[in-house]
Amino acid sequence: MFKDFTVAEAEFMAQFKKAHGRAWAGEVLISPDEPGTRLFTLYSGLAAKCRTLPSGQRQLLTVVLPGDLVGLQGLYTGKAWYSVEALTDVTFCVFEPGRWHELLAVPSLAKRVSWLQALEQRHTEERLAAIGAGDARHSVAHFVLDLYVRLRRRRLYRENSFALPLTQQQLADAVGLTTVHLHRTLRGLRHDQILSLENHRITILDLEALRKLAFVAEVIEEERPLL
Amino acid sequence: MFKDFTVAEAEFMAQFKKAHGRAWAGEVLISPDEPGTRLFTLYSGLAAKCRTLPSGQRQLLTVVLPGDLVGLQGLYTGKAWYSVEALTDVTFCVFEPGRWHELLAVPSLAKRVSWLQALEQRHTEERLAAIGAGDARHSVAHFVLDLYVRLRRRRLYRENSFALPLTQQQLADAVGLTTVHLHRTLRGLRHDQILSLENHRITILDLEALRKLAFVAEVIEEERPLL
DNA sequence: CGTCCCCTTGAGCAGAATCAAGCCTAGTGG
DNA sequence: CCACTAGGCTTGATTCTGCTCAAGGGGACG
Repeated sequence: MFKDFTVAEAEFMAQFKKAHGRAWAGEVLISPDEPGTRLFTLYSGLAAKCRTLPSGQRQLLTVVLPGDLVGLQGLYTGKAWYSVEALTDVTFCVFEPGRWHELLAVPSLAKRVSWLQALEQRHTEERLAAIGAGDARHSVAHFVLDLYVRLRRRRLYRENSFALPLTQQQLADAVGLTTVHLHRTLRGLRHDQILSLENHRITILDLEALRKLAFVAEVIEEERPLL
Repeated sequence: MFKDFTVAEAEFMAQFKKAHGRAWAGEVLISPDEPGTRLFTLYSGLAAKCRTLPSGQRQLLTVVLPGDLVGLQGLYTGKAWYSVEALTDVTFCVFEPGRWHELLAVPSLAKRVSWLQALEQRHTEERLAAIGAGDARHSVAHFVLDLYVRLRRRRLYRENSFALPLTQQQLADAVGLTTVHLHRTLRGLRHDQILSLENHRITILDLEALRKLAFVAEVIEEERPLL
């Protein structure tokens, strides 16, 4: 993952890094309540980025995968409006927020950051389109395919199957459905031999059909910079 | 808008700027078809950033306001996956994409860019939550309030009323409804004395009620950097 | 004056939410 | 080791939100 860093970049990143973190499944890593600004990159494990509305409703914004940078918005706005919690046991690399401006002063790193942000932006907009313009099947299909593609980029999948450490409640929050209807949608997808979910493991039965359903033209995860 | 630029920054921006653009209402500024990478900041007028799905469905991602930077994602991925079209007559400031790395080499400008991106990300995530977790009323309320707050930041509103140069079709695409149901939702909001839409002009009748409905904790548009 | 596009309204239907109950598994304590 | 419990999954019945189809009205423009 570091292989495309130059020596100077690697050197800077090494000293920018503050500590190595570790947390158990279920632990909250970032919360809108506590004002502390945290900035880190996930190393291993999965985390969920959620927005909780005053009504108690939750919307899962994204599943954070290894290599993703988390906490940047909080750094600029001073306060997070979302929460991040570990879905599995996780390890992560904590940065020093106070020295952020130093990092941006290194042009090649600044480019990486901006690039990363552009990719994240695109990702969120795709989700928005999937949820806003499609029905339940589309939304679920898009969620699964997106995760599959992102995991594949990181070589974290096994054939056409991958672990999805979410309860159906959390999954429902991600796609904007109730658990009941989500379950029925999944049953439908299973029945049509498109994908199945068992024991917190997704198996893609028909990738082509899934692609069509999810209308993700090509969820291209071309490059991914930064540690 | 330039007032917070230092002399050096202003100087750089001046030569980074390539041309002054102008387009009529309805013109397409960026399209996923034509490969040309464009980068510009809107000066005046309004534009819509849309994602068109293979099915023909459209999702309006955001309404681009003066001061917003457009085309950054296309710069990194080489190809836009969205389209941007002028809602009114617009003027904009075109940049030279080839010299983007030079801009990022100026630390203070790099910070502005990253900051701007972080704000945009937040904005999109709020929309996602509003559409995913809420019903039609919530989604509409959020859209209107969000626009109101953003316009106010730029001093582009008049009391509790502002122009909304969208057809009901486009508005429906923005909030993820059909025109028919959007219309009924608007009628409901009108009936409850919350907001009204007439002649492409939104009037907010009860800001407090709207706030509650939209559950936008505080759509804080604190600072906005960059030209 | 006619046409086109957009807004408006109604009737009927379908997808998704709610309510409610039973089941299965893992964890707990006797 | 086994009953007990709790949380999550599964399913059915019912309700309602939002979609589809369809038709009429009004303003802008040729």
